[in-house]
Amino acid sequence: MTVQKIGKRRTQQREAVLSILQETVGPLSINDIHDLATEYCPDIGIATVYRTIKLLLETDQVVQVILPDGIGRYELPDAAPHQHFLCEECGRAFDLDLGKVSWSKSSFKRKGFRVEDQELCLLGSCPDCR
Amino acid sequence: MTVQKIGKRRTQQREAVLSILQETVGPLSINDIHDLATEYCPDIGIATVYRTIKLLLETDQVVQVILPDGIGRYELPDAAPHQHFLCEECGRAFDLDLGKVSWSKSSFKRKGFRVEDQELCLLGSCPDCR
DNA sequence: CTAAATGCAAAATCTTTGCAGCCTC
DNA sequence: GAGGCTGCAAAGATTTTGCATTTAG
Repeated sequence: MTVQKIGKRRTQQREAVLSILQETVGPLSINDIHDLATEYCPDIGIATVYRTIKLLLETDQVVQVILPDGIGRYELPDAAPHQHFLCEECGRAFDLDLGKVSWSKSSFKRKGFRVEDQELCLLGSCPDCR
Repeated sequence: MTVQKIGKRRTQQREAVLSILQETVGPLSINDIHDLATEYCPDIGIATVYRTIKLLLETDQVVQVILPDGIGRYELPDAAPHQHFLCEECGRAFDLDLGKVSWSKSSFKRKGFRVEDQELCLLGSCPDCR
């Protein structure tokens, strides 16, 4: 595992947040991270989670994902572009790799939009909720 | 124009919100709606906008859209499924019709996800910002 | 007139910030 | 030790709610 640099000091709280992000597949909300971190650091405060995530975002060690439920979630940057699945029943988010997503470029490109990125999210029920 | 039913009474404020949604192409935030509504009803309060939108959502007269910037926006229900474009410079959202969006179903369907909907948002610069 | 709807301000959330004490280095 | 980091609590920001007043029907 790569030695991560978070801020200037290595603390239990930051180790916990980073471990959780590394061990989990799929994006996690601040509350998810805080709940999980509590098992490593029982007294970790939510403010520390916010601060740690902000720090990780600023140093590009974490990526923010906002899915159609409006909840901000965080995951490690992934080399491959990917998509997400949001379970409308339990609210959990999953990473997907759908390969190339294609659509008809013709209908709007001429109107002067410059596309730099795209986000695709599928919604429905996850395996556990079916 | 169809006669809309909002709650039990037809008020200037509700007429204003509905007119704005009808006259605008693309989804609008609560603040957008409030700012625009002020021109019809100078004293309309933001709480009334929240309440009116909530009422319209509950009666399926309006649809909520949350794009990757996390801001909730509202638009009239559209018969045709469509996508959105979010300008990363000015923050405005636009409706798009990209026709059929396709991706490789094979990679996750067998794992037990049931897909009921999908949201595609393109990001970049709008014609005004280029 | 009656009661639904509004505006205001207070309450409820969620996120950020200030600060005294703790803990890395 | 010095100063970065933390937890707590206060401050902001956003959305919802309670209530007296206004207003549609």
